[in-house]
Amino acid sequence: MTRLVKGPGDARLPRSVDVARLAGVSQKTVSRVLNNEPYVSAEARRRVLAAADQLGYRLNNAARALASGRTRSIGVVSLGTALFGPASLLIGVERAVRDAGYALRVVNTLEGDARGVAGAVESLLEQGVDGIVISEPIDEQTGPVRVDVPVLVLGAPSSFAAPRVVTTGVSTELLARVATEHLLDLGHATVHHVAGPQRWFAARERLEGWQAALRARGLREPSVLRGDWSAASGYAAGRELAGREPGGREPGGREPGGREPGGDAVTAVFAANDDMAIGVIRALVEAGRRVPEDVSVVGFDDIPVAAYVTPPLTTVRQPFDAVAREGIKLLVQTIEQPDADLPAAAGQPVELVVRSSTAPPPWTTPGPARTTSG
Amino acid sequence: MTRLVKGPGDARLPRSVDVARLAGVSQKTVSRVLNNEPYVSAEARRRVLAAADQLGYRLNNAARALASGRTRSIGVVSLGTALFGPASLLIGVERAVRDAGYALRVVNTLEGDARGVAGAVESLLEQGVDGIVISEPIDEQTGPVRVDVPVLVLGAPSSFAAPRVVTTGVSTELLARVATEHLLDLGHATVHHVAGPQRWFAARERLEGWQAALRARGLREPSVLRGDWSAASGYAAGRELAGREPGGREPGGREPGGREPGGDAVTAVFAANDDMAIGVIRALVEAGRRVPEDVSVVGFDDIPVAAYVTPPLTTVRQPFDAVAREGIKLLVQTIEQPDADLPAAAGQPVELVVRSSTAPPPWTTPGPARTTSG
DNA sequence: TTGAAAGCGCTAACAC
DNA sequence: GTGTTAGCGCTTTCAA
Repeated sequence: MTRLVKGPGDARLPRSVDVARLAGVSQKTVSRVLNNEPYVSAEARRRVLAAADQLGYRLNNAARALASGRTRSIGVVSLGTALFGPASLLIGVERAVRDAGYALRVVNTLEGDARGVAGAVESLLEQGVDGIVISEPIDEQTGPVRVDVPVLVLGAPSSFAAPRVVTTGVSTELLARVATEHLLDLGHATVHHVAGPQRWFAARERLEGWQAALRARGLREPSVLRGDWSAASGYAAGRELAGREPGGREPGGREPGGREPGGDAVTAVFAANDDMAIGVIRALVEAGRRVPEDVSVVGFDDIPVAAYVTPPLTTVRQPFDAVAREGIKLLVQTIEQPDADLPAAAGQPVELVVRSSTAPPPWTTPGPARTTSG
Repeated sequence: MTRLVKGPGDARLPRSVDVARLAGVSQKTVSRVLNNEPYVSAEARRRVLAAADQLGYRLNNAARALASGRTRSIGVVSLGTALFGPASLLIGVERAVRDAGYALRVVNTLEGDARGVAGAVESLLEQGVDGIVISEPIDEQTGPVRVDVPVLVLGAPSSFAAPRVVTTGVSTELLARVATEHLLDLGHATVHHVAGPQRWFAARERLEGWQAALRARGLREPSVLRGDWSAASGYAAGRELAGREPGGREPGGREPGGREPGGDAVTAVFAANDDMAIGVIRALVEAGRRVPEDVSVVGFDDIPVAAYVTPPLTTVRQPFDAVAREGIKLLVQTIEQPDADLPAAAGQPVELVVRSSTAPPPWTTPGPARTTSG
């Protein structure tokens, strides 16, 4: 266990002058050493470091920020949710920020929060940050916010209007298209979509990717089912999908086994995240549909349990860490070289993880279930 | 979408003197208004607020911190993991900190991080915080850290040695005992445990709770299986448990159906988190064991998909939000009233969520699966 | 290579 | 109720 020991009672914490005195140099030299500035003799540097160590000196960041006008911290506006995606992104951001030599301030905006993102940004600005990260932006109407620092928006359209704004993120639209195409390639006549809340860009992009994949093959779009990322909402959607099935509780359903391509049978579902996919599967199974023999289901995110649920989930993995790292790199560059052109974001790799929740539709000869498990 | 607009070009940001000038009062009066101090006339207050608004004035936090010696921020040392527990706790902490009028600084310690918690605490202290939260402490050996601010340790033994340290958290030991007792009450002869990494207090406490429940009934402890919180490690443990089974691949296994209380049959498993429980179930099912008919499994955490996996998982829910709120309340109290005695932590409610992954053991007459789903 | 002096924008202590 | 005066502990500028 980390041992925490109390400081020297009420005695004031040492300041840089104290270090200077002990080292026999000026206060300015201490400052130079601590900031790794040039023009300090090796001897002076050594003495300063020794003195600082002996005194247990810690630089006062407030004073430094006041004098320099830079806080060396970056603020992140995050959604207050333990959802795998946002949580993973936040971890990536923290690490990237720290590696860049900055500290991290966090403000969550809970959904439905009155002041929302605008309020969060205001509060970060007041706390003092050199740059702001907006993670997983969502729609909301608020007044304009005056921002005087660079802003990084992770996973937003580049249309995000603001001064000195950079964006990164994978094209989740591409990812969604890959997921949908995987199902079409297996021979499914069409693919149903269980969407996330449309206030989220992430949800809209996935919807668009699904639409694009269908259109590219000249297929009509089945009506979209709306979820809220939760397994419960996926379950509700799954019940509705099961109702549309032959063999389901819908009156006038055809006989099981009599399905054909082009019919109304639901044989393939793309859910906008894994939690909803798991809910969908649960509902289908309860309705007597087998996954993947009767219905294939693809999720999104590759949550830690995805490979171990029944059946192991075919899903799409996002490179959260790479996205965060790339984004912070751009942001820091924009902070430290305000005059340079806004750097362009590089593309991030995409990964479809095929497990056992997808298979050819029931009217084709079933092959063995493919597994690329993790 | 939140609209971000650029500030007034290169013009210096307004300071409180500018507000004072515009409002026709002294700078100190501006300070009083902004800090909600008494002894300001309603008229002066109104004028100051109007002027501040007109100028788009934002308080400079660095200057305030330097002058007052207080930063109004709290730092949290968190594990860099998207695991449901730590992530949920962090969200609770952020919200509680903000509600208390403080800002949040976050530093993650990734497992295996050389500088670990000690380094994280150092860096927070340097950034400037009025208090520190250590979330989900883990063991590690590092030198002592000098800390001059109150510390809150969430989910640690109160033996955590430090000056002005407060702790809260549910007794997860109690929760683990409840989970184990649930299985014993169903008639299982004993309960096996898939433990988390023993560097984590959370994992050790759950282990101890399990042990306590068994001892209280005079039962011997089956050997513990060690996991790392991941579903993959749960899966490995599940395979091993399946191997211990009659009907498993262990040579000399008795006939299925010939099991009796007191035999070596594995009929009940308590996993230290839900991810591992899901992995265990997957392994058992693959080995031909039915859950819950042959083997009951209890998880821990109640992750969002727990109610929707197959079978819906019986698990234990921790009140993360209440724990965080309670802890921050104590911490803030300790910060703001340094002389008062350390306040005591109140207990938090405990909840066993019974779903369908648990049932009486196979040698009893099976009743219908109970469900208290969520 | 080093140091002295002058703030950074606010709060604290005290007068009025 | 309100204003005045000193700093808080650094970085910046400029001189040595």
